[in-house]
Amino acid sequence: MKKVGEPPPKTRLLRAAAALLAESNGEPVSTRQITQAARVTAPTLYHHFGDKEGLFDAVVAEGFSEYLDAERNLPTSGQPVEDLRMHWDNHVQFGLDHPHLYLVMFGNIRPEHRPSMVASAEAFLEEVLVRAAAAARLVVTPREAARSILAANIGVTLMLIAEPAAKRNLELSAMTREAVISAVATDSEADPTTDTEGSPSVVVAAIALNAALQSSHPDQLSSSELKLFLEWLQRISSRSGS
Amino acid sequence: MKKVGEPPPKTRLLRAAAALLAESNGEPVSTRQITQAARVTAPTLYHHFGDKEGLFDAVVAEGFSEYLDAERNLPTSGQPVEDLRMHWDNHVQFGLDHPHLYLVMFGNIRPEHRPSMVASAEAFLEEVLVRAAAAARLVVTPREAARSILAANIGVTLMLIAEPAAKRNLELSAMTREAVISAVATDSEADPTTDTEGSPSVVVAAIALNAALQSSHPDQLSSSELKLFLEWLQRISSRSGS
DNA sequence: TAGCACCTATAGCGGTGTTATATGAACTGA
DNA sequence: TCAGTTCATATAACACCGCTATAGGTGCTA
Repeated sequence: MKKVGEPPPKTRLLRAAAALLAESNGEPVSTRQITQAARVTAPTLYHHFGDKEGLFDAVVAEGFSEYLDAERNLPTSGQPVEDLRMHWDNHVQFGLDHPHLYLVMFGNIRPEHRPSMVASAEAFLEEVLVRAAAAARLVVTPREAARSILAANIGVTLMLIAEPAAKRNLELSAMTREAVISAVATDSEADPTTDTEGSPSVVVAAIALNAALQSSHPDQLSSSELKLFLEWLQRISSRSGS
Repeated sequence: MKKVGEPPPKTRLLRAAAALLAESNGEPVSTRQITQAARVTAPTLYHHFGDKEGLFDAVVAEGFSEYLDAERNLPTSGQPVEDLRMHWDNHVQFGLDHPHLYLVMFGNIRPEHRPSMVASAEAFLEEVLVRAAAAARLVVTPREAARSILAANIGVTLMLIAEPAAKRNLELSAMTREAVISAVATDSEADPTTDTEGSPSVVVAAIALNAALQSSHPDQLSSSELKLFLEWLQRISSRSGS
């Protein structure tokens, strides 16, 4: 007869591994510790996960999806740049809450091995940035912006994890956050290319581009292409309403 | 009789460990491999380094002093902010040259354990920034600036190491570098929205227009025209050409 | 020569990741 | 009902790992 409240060995292994990894301060955790804590013998571990590394990967993947869920469930403020700040802070907080997990997730990324999850974190951030771009707040490609922001976010979080919890200065995070955000997006007001509302002014942006093209001609377009391009730009710019 | 050109066992151990760590792609290296490669038996390792970790720490410390020496020997351009860029690039390059060493040095920093060396890297960067402050280019404390720059620098380098060498996009580095530097220092000549080359705000305007067009499609252009227009816009935005 | 640090080697201990093999449980089809 | 199959777990052992108690050179000083 089996207790009904008892999770199956597979999840018991996962939880035991996660708990032991979180407790033992970065020192290696043996499979024997894990199987003993899960009240299971060695072969069941290898039956379910194939490998010690397989088990650890599963733990990391679980932590990662926890992180992504948390990110996705953050409320949206309606102001894309403000959302960006929130996601940055959430990332840092996650790292400080699960330092060992975070070190494995972002500090140990070996080529060809782990970056698939990092890529999904990048992709999510890119979504947020696409919304910012739609509000004409972006100054570079959303993809480039996402990579840059994520890189800085990881660096800051690693640095904060590295120093003793008592002495942690979160201003490092805020400062770097503003630095990298302001280089990537123009904050709400004082921007000539945006309307008062969220709906950006295509006309203003077109005019700005038109003006910029007068002084420097890009060589990505042939002269004939450029001619037609400018004509269309002119047409867009001459539109009256918003 | 002993060969004279032969280094003593201690340095043989150090070199063998460094070489094996660099070769074997992040997978653990056993003491037996090391001692065999150094043509030495186990106890001499423990006599000289006390511990496997002691040996690895010595390797890391050596790599670290190599890094710091390289940083210190960089020429100074006389322009503090330009020096800052040079040190940033040198940091990234070091990470790409010694990826595994770098991962141990900056990706695995466990509290209470390794940050003494990170602290010295931070201190050196602070020196550079003090010179910038003396030139009245700084906007925040040199210490805060150093921490912020170093954090972003580490994050970018880790991210570049993580992706396959072929696909590495160094623009991520340049972009983040300018972001964090411009938030910390006022630069006389350079502008964060411009490349190292010369392509000015055309790109910015193109990206803004691109973003604006995502939410509202103008009716002055037919759908086929719009398609081509967007394609060109994309080409201009990607600034690869010049 | 004796004595004395220093450095290195022999041989082995306990622990680790892993697996060949076997046992049990649950479900299937006849 | 029961043989057959599949899945899940256990027993016991292997080869390797980090590490060390002990002992043996080696070169120096006296």
